[in-house]
Amino acid sequence: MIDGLFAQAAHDDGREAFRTYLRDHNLPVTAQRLAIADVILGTDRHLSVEDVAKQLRSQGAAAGTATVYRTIEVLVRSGLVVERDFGEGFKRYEASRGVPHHEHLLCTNCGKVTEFRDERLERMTTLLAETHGYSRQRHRLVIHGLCSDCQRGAARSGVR
Amino acid sequence: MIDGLFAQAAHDDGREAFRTYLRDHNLPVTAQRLAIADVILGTDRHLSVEDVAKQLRSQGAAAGTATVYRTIEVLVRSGLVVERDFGEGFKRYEASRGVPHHEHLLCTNCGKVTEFRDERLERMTTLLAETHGYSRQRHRLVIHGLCSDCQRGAARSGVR
DNA sequence: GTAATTGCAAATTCTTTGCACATAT
DNA sequence: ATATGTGCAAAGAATTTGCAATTAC
Repeated sequence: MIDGLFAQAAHDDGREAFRTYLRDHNLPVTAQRLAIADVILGTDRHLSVEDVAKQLRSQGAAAGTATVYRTIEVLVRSGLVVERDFGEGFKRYEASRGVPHHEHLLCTNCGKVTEFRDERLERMTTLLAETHGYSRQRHRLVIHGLCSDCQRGAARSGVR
Repeated sequence: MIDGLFAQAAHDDGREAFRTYLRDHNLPVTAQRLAIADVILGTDRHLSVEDVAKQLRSQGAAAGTATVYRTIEVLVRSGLVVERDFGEGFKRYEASRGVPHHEHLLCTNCGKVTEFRDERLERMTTLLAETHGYSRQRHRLVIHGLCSDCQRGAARSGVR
């Protein structure tokens, strides 16, 4: 991950930021919305909707699937959460933590996700786009490979 | 695209290569398989399953959806076709034409796809993976932006 | 009180699968 | 002949939507 401490700090006001966002947009602050925001903003992992629902259940704060989807939509619109698609057939959601754009490494064995940032890459993609007549808006890079644990042979199935 | 002429040449033996692949694997050569292969191997576009089906219909050579999916699976296994996921909610398929790994530019307005190759990027991703303890297997880069046509304002909806 | 949210179930979209019938070798 | 493919329709998985009951403000 990029900055664990920052992530923690972001969590604590993440909830506040979301309350503020909801008020500013005249959207009701409901228990479900806060619980869902807590789950996503409180981790630096990249959660699927299923992951979020599971987490909620284990906290005794379950919310209907539709509500999870709808709340995530609000969180993404608020800018507090970013949607990711690693080509797994479903989306993942990540707290943005005010952290700027970054890339992802995805372990093909255990599914672990590691983030990193690289300025050169930013510049390069802008340049590459221009070279081909495009004006760059954003880019997505995912490097697939084996994480250090999985290289050591032990094919455990881990958490993302 | 990377090499239009090469793409054309690849098309003509693409069909032959697929026949050979089928024979070598004791798989029946059917009219549907050849028609589907023709559609995908005969273009340098990145087709969705829907695109393939539509194209078949317009040729009066329609095949059932299941057959399209199953044939594409064979084409991918044969190495003649590569599966792509640009995060649109469905997959696209591209003739591999013997062309090595390359990146994609995707126009966010008209959906046009442009390919390009960049050696530095290859090396960079390997290095970046290593830096974070991963052994790189492959990577996916998609740059989203506006193609030259769409930058000129005319928001036509084009073909991929 | 009233407008917005919630949750359930039905609907959608992409893809896969089961099975009777058709076809390649 | 016989194994394999084909097409249809049903099944699945992720996500969206309609609507009556519920809750925030």
